Amino acid sequence: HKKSKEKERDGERDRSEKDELRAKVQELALEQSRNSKIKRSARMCGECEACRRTEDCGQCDFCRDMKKFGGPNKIRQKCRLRQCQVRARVSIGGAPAHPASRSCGLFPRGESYKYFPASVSFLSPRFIFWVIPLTGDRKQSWVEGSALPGSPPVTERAPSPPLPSRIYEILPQRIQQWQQSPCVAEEHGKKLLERIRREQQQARLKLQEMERRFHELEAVIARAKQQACKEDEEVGTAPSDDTDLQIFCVSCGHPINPKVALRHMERCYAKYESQTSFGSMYPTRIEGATRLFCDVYNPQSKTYCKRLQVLCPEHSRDPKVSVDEVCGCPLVKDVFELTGEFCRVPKRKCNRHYCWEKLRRAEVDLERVRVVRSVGQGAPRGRGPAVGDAGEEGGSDTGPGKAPAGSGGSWRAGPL
DNA sequence: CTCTACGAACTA
DNA sequence: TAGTTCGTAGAG
Repeated sequence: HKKSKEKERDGERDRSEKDELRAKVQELALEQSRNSKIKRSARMCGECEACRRTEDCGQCDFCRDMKKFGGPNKIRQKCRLRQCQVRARVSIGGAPAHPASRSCGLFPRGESYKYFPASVSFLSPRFIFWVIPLTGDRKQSWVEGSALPGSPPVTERAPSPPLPSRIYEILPQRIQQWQQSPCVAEEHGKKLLERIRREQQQARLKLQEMERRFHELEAVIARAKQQACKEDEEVGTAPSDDTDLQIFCVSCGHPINPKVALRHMERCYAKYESQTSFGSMYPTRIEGATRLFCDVYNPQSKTYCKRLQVLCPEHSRDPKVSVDEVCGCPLVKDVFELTGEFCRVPKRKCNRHYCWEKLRRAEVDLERVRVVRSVGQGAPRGRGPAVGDAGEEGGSDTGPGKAPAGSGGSWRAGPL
């Protein structure tokens, strides 16, 4: 009984051992059959996607060379999609792999350098990340892949990570480096921009100041108009009255009576000036500036007048002076110092302050134009606002220098 | 250095 | 024996 029990136990053990052995054999056979499907070789790891692939793509250059795809059979290489990714880079016994099968690891085989010339490496730091890994890897793969004389042949080496992971590995670091390195041009640009903004701010302040002066002048003129005429007041004479010099008109060149010199020259100038046009193709657009350029449109020449509005004899006439109107020019002592009094000679009779409002306004407006120009809101080019091109955007003007002889294209807005 | 072309080994 | 594909020479 005992013996039979032992026999049974032995039999069970045998059976389990046999089962185990059988399973192992089966497994081995399975693996063998699996291995027999995909053969390993110097060029095939037998495990990658390319190795498992059994059909040619029929579209790559190597396939198109094949006779079965109607090719001339000159290149005689395996379909690109079937070239092993792992072993393509490995060489045996110092013999490098087929150039068409070598890969730098960053670009697809056969498309390595021709589209990415190494010359870009020194163009800019921004491009380096394209090139450094490429060059470095290429050298590395060549050295490691080739067996040196006397050393055992290299049979295999760890494959480089595939393209996407290499880019993810390299790119963030490079981008960080790039972001950390200061850009010289950017720094210069920032400084320049700061300077320009400062200058603009100063110019804006000055423009505000000029606008204030503009309104001040208008207030003075308005106050002056309220003065009562004094008939007994001495009729003003021209400033040159007290000299023996003979006066010649700057416009016509004729000798003129000093008493009416200002009156004559103003009218003479207006006569010549109105014969000429100074225009631009564009109207003036200046923020916050009241009454600056004439800007009357001439449909014939399709231009806008670019004289100061207050000085444009072509498009505006001096207002008719009524009999009871007072001159009203603020009187000064020692040339500049205001006395607080006004000239109370009837406007029609005053020779000393002829057109004083117009010239004062022109003086202020001229200063405003200069400020506007420095702010950069449409800058008139040329000698002055009367001949320039305020607010122009790329258009051509009729140009300076068209003033008649004698007038010299001058614009009188000097101190009174 | 890349690419093309081709001899030749290998395989079915 | 035809088809496949590896390794290399040589042109550019």
